[in-house]
Amino acid sequence: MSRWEPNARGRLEQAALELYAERGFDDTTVADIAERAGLTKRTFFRHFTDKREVLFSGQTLLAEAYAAAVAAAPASATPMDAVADGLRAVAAIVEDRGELARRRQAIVAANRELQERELLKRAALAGVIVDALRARGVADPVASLTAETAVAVFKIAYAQWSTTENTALTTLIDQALGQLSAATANGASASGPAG
Amino acid sequence: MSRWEPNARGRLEQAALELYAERGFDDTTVADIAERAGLTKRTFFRHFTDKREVLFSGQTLLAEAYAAAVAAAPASATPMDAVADGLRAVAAIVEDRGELARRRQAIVAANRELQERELLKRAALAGVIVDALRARGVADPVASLTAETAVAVFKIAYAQWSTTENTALTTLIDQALGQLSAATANGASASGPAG
DNA sequence: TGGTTTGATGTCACCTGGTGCCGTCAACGG
DNA sequence: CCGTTGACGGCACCAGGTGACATCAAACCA
Repeated sequence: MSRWEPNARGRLEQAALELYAERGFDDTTVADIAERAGLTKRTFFRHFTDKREVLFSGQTLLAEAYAAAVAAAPASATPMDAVADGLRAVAAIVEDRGELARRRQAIVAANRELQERELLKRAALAGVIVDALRARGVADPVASLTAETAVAVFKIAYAQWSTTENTALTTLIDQALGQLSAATANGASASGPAG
Repeated sequence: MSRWEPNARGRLEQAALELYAERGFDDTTVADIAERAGLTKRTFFRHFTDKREVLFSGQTLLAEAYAAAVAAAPASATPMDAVADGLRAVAAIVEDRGELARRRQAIVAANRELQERELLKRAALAGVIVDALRARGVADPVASLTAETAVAVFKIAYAQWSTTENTALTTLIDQALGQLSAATANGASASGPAG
């Protein structure tokens, strides 16, 4: 018999998710989480760098899936097309874990520090996308610009999906992409002020 | 004669900027900052909500300038054009405070927590832009999308400006806008995957 | 078989960010 | 002349986060 129950990390994630939902992020201490998981505060910090990170461990997975999809896009695809493929790949994963994603989202939406961390994760995702685009031969600043835009599209589609029902995330992403194209195609001349 | 030296807040900002630059953010305690400013830790936290915020008090100003510029754009301007005007307005302010902006930027670039806070400020700016666009009658999700894109453009142009010399921020912004237009106009069809 | 090493956890002490509460005292206002 | 206000100091306290050392099952090895 093992000296400790298995999957300590998973138990911590589970306990944190429950407690953040029950009492809110601020009113939950790390000691609380560890206790519910049958562990100690010190062990919590061996698995997660801080109290927020426990909610964001899945992000790495998304970033990898994204990069893989961008890399797999045909050579003929424009940067924006390749990035759109990545968005669809990530959307598929998120929709798979639908319920979990929504619970997580509700917790994050209720707390400013968590939103801050989410932004950092989003920026990291943008960084991964930039790398994937560069690997396709896309130069800066187009690579950065495309990556940032893609992340923005995802954010907006995801926000819609989180708060509404019955619409697939992939559909919302495609809609947002279309609207982005329309918004930028005829406006934003680079020649000078609008007025 | 006054009981205390004037401009406590400004002295704290100055002391923090110096110390963060000298020793780094992590190796500077709030007590250190307060001491250099001739104040106490408790007073620091009366002026700033946390140790990071002391570097970001100017952001409010930028957001206001941005909103004003968007509101002042002619009715005939597209959302993207209006937002581009806002970008130019903000760029002008940043370039005015050029040296300070660069010092601040170097400190932020060296620390992850500060980058996180910067992202939050950027998101807040996006929120202000969305409001300004809605006030112009732009509906969601085009408003959100345009705002996020504008912020992304600013981020990229600002990053270029921070690390290079001799190119005006406004010029870089105009270039980025042009490239964005090119990147989105012909790619990113909303009809389905690229491959 | 028996000894050794490894790795995940516990325990403890400690620092610092951040807050609540109360005290102090110049300036201000009537 | 007196009460109020506002900006600051001082103090105690909690919680996040870290370093150092102890523990002990399991895995590995002679």
